[in-house]
Amino acid sequence: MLVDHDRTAMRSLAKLLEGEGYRVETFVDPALAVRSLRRLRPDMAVMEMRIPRVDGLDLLAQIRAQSDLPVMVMTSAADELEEAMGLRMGADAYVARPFSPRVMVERIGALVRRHKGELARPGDRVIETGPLLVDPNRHLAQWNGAALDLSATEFRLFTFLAEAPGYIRTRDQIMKRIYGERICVEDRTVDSHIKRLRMKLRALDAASDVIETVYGVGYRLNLPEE
Amino acid sequence: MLVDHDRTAMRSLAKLLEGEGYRVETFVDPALAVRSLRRLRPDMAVMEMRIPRVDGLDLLAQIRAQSDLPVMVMTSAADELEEAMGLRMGADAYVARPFSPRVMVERIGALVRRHKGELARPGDRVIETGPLLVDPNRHLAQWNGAALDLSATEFRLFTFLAEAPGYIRTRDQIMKRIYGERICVEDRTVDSHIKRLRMKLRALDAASDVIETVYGVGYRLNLPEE
DNA sequence: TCATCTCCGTCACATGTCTGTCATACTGGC
DNA sequence: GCCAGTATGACAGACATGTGACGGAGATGA
Repeated sequence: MLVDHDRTAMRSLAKLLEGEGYRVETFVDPALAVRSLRRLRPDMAVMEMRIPRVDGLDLLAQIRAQSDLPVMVMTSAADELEEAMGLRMGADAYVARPFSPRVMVERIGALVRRHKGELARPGDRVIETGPLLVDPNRHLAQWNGAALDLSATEFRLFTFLAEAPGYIRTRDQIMKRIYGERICVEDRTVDSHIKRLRMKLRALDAASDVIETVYGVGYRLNLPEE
Repeated sequence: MLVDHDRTAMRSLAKLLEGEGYRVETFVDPALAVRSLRRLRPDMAVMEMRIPRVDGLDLLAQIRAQSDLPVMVMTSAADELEEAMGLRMGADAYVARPFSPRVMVERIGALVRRHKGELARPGDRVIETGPLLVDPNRHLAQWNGAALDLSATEFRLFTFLAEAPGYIRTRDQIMKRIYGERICVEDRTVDSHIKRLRMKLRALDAASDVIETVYGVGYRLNLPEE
């Protein structure tokens, strides 16, 4: 997640990061960025301090309130950097302009890796997007507030799909996730679990296309349009 | 595989990598490098942008046409880096000189590891150029914001063309990309898929010349002038 | 220990989609 | 005008997926 009021600069940084394989969402409005946190579930945030000071601090505080997302703060001059750090705003990294793209990308990569490493198990994260709620710690899955009664395997499958709504998961990826590297079942087994998941979803809700089949590729969880 | 017209610089980088345990082949001539791809089957390629610009782009396009080899592009100055990335050449990483040897080795290692781990997926790079959006991770293809409903094969073909708009892809290259080295279909099959792609594109948009036929050579995806 | 239950992987069948090929018509180059 | 290359529509076989059923494995509880 990028937040900067200078669209041009932000766009070029976004391009840079996308070239590195990151998915980037850009925001000019800090308030909108905060509201989008839940939906997007970014791996980290990079924010520019030039956005009106109060908003900048506010944004950081709000991000911190909602998650332990790594935050990098960019400032437009070295002296501002000192100031920002002096404020102990609680960011994880500070960078002063001008910065070299290479250094920037590297530091971002380091932050994300470190954070993901600390997460250890990706499944421990609570997923809360749109009508969806998945909490692996409590083995709790909800759709539109109604609980889904899932078996262990179904839950893992559902979690895996829910982690990245809109993104395709192939049968191979699903099996690797459920059974680990040593897979000892056929890929058609996945179909069976998908069937049971769909059945349980259907019992709750009319929307039957929550889990979409992408012919010849795999499955994908779709959230309703907002 | 290293491609650079500066023998001295290349030799020193090669030494560095060899010291890390890599096997390195160096090339001054991009054309020769391309021809050697099959024989050498490298794990990745590092190319210098200072080689005559057109050759550089061509080299990258040709490498991409033959394989999903990770490619790192080096540039001699930071501003060239911006330019190279702006071109969205389709490389997997960009590095500006001067770079620290340690960083270089690290990034190369990361690229190779990532690629080996994810050979299954043809590529997770998001392509976003003009009216075009292709995201293999989501099996999502859009033209002017409208979604294209493509089958698996069509999607692969479209992605291949979209990776290098304006560049010609021969039937052979297309088939290699779609079916891998073991091709078991006639080249006329490509025509069929092109036909279906065009049909679906036509259904969205009047511009029917998006996929252009280059008589006697192959196909090319054209983006509208900006 | 035993009965019971849930869960899970597999199978067979039905259904629908995709895809390679062919024959035919068309087009560009010479 | 001729030829090679290309576009197109049709088609059948291959293939992927949905679905209901079944039996074994393992858990649970008495």
